[in-house]
Amino acid sequence: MPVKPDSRKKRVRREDVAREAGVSSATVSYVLNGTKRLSPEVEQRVWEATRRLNYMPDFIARSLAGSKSYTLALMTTDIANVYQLEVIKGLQAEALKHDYVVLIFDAYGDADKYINRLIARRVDGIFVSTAPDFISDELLCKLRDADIKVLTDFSRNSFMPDISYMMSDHYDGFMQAVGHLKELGHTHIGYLSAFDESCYYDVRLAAFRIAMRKLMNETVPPVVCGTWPYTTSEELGMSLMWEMMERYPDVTAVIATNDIMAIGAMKAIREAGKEIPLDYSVVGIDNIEKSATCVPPLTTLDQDGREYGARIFHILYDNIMHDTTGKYIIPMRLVKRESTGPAPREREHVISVSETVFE
Amino acid sequence: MPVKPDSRKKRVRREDVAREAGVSSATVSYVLNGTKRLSPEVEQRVWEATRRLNYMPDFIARSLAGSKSYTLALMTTDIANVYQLEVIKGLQAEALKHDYVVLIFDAYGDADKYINRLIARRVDGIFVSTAPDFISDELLCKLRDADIKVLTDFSRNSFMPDISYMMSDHYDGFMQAVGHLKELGHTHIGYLSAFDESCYYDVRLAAFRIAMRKLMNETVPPVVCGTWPYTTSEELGMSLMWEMMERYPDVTAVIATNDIMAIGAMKAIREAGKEIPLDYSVVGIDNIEKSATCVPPLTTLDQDGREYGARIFHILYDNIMHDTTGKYIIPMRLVKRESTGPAPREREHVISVSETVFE
DNA sequence: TTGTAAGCGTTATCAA
DNA sequence: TTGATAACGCTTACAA
Repeated sequence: MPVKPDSRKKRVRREDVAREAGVSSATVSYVLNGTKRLSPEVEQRVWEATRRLNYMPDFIARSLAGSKSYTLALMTTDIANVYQLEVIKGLQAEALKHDYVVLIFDAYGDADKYINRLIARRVDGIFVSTAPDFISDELLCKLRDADIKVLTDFSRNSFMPDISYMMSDHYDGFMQAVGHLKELGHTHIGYLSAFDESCYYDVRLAAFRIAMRKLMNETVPPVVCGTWPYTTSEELGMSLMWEMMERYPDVTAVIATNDIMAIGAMKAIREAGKEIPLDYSVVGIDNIEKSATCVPPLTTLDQDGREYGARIFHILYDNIMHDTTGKYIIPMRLVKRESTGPAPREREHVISVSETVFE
Repeated sequence: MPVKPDSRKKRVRREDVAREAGVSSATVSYVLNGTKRLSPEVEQRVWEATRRLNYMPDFIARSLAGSKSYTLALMTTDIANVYQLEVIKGLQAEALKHDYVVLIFDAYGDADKYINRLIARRVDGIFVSTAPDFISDELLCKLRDADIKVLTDFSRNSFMPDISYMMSDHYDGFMQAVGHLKELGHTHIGYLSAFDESCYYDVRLAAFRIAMRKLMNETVPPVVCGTWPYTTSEELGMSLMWEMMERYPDVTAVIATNDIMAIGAMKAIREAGKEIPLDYSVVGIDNIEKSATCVPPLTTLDQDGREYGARIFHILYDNIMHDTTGKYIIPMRLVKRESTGPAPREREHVISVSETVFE
């Protein structure tokens, strides 16, 4: 008999399904979770009863009995960042597919308190995308010791035992970016960094330097930096680009910390009366949506946000299921668009003239 | 004896605290939850033991035993919208203060599935900020019937029994906005709407019409609209403003669905070679951060996002604690900035000239 | 192949 | 003022 399930206050319990199907309540569990194979006939009966009663297992009870809470957490310092938002969406979507749910936190404020909350709620895994300034390594260990799988990002480069990290292959990525510019004939390539020298966890600047040394044989390439607290914005991209143009007039191509900064840099270049890619080539990182539609479309190191988010889920999921941890390298791919082009031939000339004038 | 709490795999349980304090485990519960007052001496002992063992009650067990999950959910269609993001942050922050956690969902895709997830997880309350196109009224009732407190927004104006809604006082807000423009001498005021006439749940357009009738004695004021699916963007603001300028050359002041649209409108006005507020006055809604810093600073109907988010929490919290529902009206306040000014005197003239030319 | 029953860590009811 | 003890709804040995 199809029992009306919507009579307020009464949840359908597993036992109800068992009764409806004429089996024991454990059998229902086995069938629904696929823990044991039973006779097809019984399985059929259980599934039908489940449908008829519109039964849905209670996750809270399930969590208490089992060891998993089917809950993940993500901690970041800028939810508002478009790229992060894509990552979040990707993670969410993938999690939902697997009956997981994800708690999103702004890591500002009292991180210690959040951490305790997560432990109390027995979160299964957590992805931390913040600098150690916001969530210390110690806190990460606390999480780990509470049996929560922890996954970190390039946003901190501290490698701790039994804590997973995933890292885009920035070394390879910068090799691609610098290589691309070299092929186009650029000899003076600069980097706009959101982070300064004292930021020990930034890998991008280091990767840039390595690529420049290997490919251009240059040990002290032109770099301009932001300062603590490190945040990226078009405004910062603009001001750093202005600084770059003033301090390093030879530079004909720049790579920026991310697309947002690169878009800001392009604005500054135009404000200076220069053209892209005629006078300056610009490369970003992330491949956010806007990069394909801005003018000119931005050449960038791709790391599709949604996909990255989905990857986060799978790493954490795998870590939880198999009780392991690991180090994961994610490949990057250079997407060539119209913000990069052949190095200007005349630049050398113009520069030397003005230099002469001022000397 | 201070027991090391970080010995992997072993959670501190309430019983451990009881033993440590030399009381029964129920006593611990009473003290920690303040359910009953006990002798100060005993309370003291319990608190100390709690500290020493670094005990933290398990939320999952607590949820199973009690009726609350200490979890809220929020469903929206555009997480990426800056204003929504502020609201989310405000809600989060307030929730965290009260030991609540909030699940954030993008309502795209299979809403029905999400809803079931929320029921299975026994979420205590949910704030729904989407048009009925994405989450039907029926689904809302399903939630309600599963004993989840539901709170909706102006984003749908369907009023259902035992479902709370909160609504900014748009009628009063538009009275303020139109009144302000009237005082400045504007006689032709237009509205840029993200929603069209067929969008039955939009209250802003209706509020605009009422204010225009009451204050300006105008029954068919100039309105240009977006189309389904309704989303707001600077681009839309721009194109609607262009349309407004073409179709209604008399208009000297516009109000837009929100600040983002208003900022787009200002761009269009400048592209048309006009000045703000000399030629056009512009009013937005929301008072997002950018509105204070854009050029010129935008006059707007304030509804501080963070505060709005905090309000959402308190309504839901109150509904949960006292098992009630209600209708909540949130006041709006006009923030006067430099995007509005006296109506241009010469407009009438210029227009008639061009009209003469074309006729 | 199926059913029984012992947890999981709380809250809450009722005696003591 | 305290302390047992029965739910809460599920998972999972282990027994049948």
